Amino acid sequence: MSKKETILHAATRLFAEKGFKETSIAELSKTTGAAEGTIFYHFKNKEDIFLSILEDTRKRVIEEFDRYLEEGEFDSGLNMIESAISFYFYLAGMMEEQFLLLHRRHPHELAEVNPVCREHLEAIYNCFVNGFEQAILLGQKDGSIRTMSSKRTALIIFSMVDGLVRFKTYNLYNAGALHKEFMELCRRMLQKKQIQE
Amino acid sequence: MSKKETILHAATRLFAEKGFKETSIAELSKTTGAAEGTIFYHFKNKEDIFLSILEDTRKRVIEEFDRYLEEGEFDSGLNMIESAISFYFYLAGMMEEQFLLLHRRHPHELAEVNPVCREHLEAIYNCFVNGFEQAILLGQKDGSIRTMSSKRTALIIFSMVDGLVRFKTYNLYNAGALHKEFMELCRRMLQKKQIQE
DNA sequence: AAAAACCGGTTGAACGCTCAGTCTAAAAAC
DNA sequence: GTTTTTAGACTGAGCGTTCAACCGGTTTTT
Repeated sequence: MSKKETILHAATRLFAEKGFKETSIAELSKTTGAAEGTIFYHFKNKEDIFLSILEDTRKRVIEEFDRYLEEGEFDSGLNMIESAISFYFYLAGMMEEQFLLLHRRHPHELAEVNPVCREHLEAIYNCFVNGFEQAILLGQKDGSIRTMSSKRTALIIFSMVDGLVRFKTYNLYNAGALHKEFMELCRRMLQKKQIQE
Repeated sequence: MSKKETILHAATRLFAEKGFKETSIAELSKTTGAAEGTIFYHFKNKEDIFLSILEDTRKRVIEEFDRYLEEGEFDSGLNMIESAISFYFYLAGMMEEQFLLLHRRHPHELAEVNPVCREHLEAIYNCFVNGFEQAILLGQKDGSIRTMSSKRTALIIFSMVDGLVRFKTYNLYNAGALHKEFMELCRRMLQKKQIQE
């Protein structure tokens, strides 16, 4: 692994766990073994490191999502959105540090003044929201999902799923054990044919 | 309003909008008109200001929630949880700055090392989660809500509702218009008698 | 009644420290 | 021989916190 990559990896972890402002270049230098000068040789400033991380995250998320779409076999739209939700949970576990970073306020605040940052964030979020929407549209076509605004429902689903992941990272409660129930509740609110009890 | 209250109000806004670390005492001094020394006369340090805000927030949330419970009339558990969710949205609007603050990572990180902070946070969250759970239990008794783990469902509902509020504050999408659909989806996933379509 | 002591609140300059970023000259890696 | 990396000294700004002094009003002493 090149020195630049080493710096990027360590920065991802530090920014995710401690925050952007709370991580100093001196600390980044110490944990990577790279001199401070080396860091500024590869990146023009601290913010540039952050944007590079975001760019990598974006690439990785889209890459993983595309692979998921290729590999997956879905027998209905409802089935597809369920697996899309599961995939989100899976990815949040696989890319824990990056998701931690995305759940911080800093990227969203930066996005308000930095178009590059904004573009990365939107690309990442759109990836999931569009994925959810496609599944809903498919489900409405094949009759597994009831009729409603696909766009708005996709947004709500996304906010729900993301809310649960966030809930888990803040771990005030043990939210890890809620996955199964959560999926069941999602199914109920989406499906057309309802089980009469 | 006393100088101490002025400081507390301004700090709430600044900590919420800019973050704890990103807000300097100098800025707090300038916006309140209080000298820096005055701030440290009333609070022993910066963290003490933060904890005071959290204490006030806790009191206010519990006070408002109690009033809501007293004033409300609910004809079923399902009806009660719907109004509890609405109440959460209402309060998030009324106490926008405090909710913004609670949605930051800082209070949760502080809670991990500071028991006082932790206690405030838990009291605030328990207030809502317990409220949701009571409604679910009532609904299961009166037959409006289907049988499932009341505790876990309450947690999921909370993470969902909170996720939507958070989504709104980050405003990547226009999440304000999702309230109606969100309520409809919640009803569907909770209710016992289902509409056959 | 005048003077002195006392009080909570307030002031802003000053202190010690950390930080992002710069710079240099030399060494190592390719 | 060009690119990358090193160690560290340095700058200038910003930070939280401290502190002696000050203010206006009340109480105590003379």
